[in-house]
Amino acid sequence: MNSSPESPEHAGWLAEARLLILAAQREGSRQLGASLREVGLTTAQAEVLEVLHAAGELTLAELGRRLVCEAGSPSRLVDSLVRAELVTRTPSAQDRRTVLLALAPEGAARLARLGAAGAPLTAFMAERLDPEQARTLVDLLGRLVRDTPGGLAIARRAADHTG
Amino acid sequence: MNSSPESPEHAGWLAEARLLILAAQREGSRQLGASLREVGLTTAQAEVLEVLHAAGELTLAELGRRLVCEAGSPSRLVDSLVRAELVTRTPSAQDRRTVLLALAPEGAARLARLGAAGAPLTAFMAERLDPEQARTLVDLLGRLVRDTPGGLAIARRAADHTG
DNA sequence: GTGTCATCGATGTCGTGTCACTGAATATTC
DNA sequence: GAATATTCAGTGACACGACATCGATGACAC
Repeated sequence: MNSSPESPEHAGWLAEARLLILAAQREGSRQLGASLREVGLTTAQAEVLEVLHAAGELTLAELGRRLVCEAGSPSRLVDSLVRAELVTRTPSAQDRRTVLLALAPEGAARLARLGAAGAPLTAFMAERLDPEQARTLVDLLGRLVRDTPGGLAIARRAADHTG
Repeated sequence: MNSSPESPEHAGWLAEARLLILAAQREGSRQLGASLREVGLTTAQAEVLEVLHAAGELTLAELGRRLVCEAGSPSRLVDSLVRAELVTRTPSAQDRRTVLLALAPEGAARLARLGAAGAPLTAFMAERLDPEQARTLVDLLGRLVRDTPGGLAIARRAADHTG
């Protein structure tokens, strides 16, 4: 199946990489979560607002395919944003199975404060990785998640910006 | 505060790195979780068993300082393992605030099956990262989490093996 | 058209993960 | 040694995150 000889060192580094990925995700989530708490949002909620801002109107399933934070359909996550009046949810006329999600005015206003909330984490990362290291990290992680749900979600979001 | 000029490209790569770290963590967790389900364990439970195997007897707080998966004191996580009779929990005589945790015989037996459960994810990663890339990734992520709770946890676990 | 299948959004369930807090036990300071 | 501070394990509360399932709706083959 796999061509490589699978040296013990290779497996060991991969195992350590798995732990480090977990540690990095937790640390980033804690830091960003602390900043977002002052804005009244969770990291998952912030991701939804960012995606809706970049992509415009989306069905729930299309939103789900752009979210890294959740695999299934993010009904309950969106619920919390609709309840907070940051997102509007209207039934679609074309396909009565679907609902159309869009940023509410208050959601757009809240979004403006997200950039500032992300600054401390970006500064923290910038102290530890210079631009070339950041680019290398993006390349390596991109290989790791290519053609996985999360990797595809990031690709779709990139297409939202360029397209 | 920070010396770097903080170019927009740098910030952009760091933001993408954050998303990729999240995607990689989720994908790894899903794959490993699927394998572990057949063993009757969750990823967090497996991490506890591995730490207890490497470190021997630990108090709850010492265990928590070696876990990447949880920041606080993992009382409830350990509860599930004690209920499954994979871990023993006995009050300490020296310090009556603490409890001493150790692998139960069944926990050691279950641990033997964890290596096989991790193989599919390791193979998946090995297809995407060669040894040098894996080492580079470990180095970059190590910089990112140095002196954070998760990074310190990984360092303590490494010391358990060498010491 | 009709039967079959796929997709949609919602929901139930379970296991975390984080924070805040509690009461007990121990360290520390003076 | 007494007052204070710290550490420990546990718990309540809340929001995920993953999986399974459901009923409704649409797509498709024939």
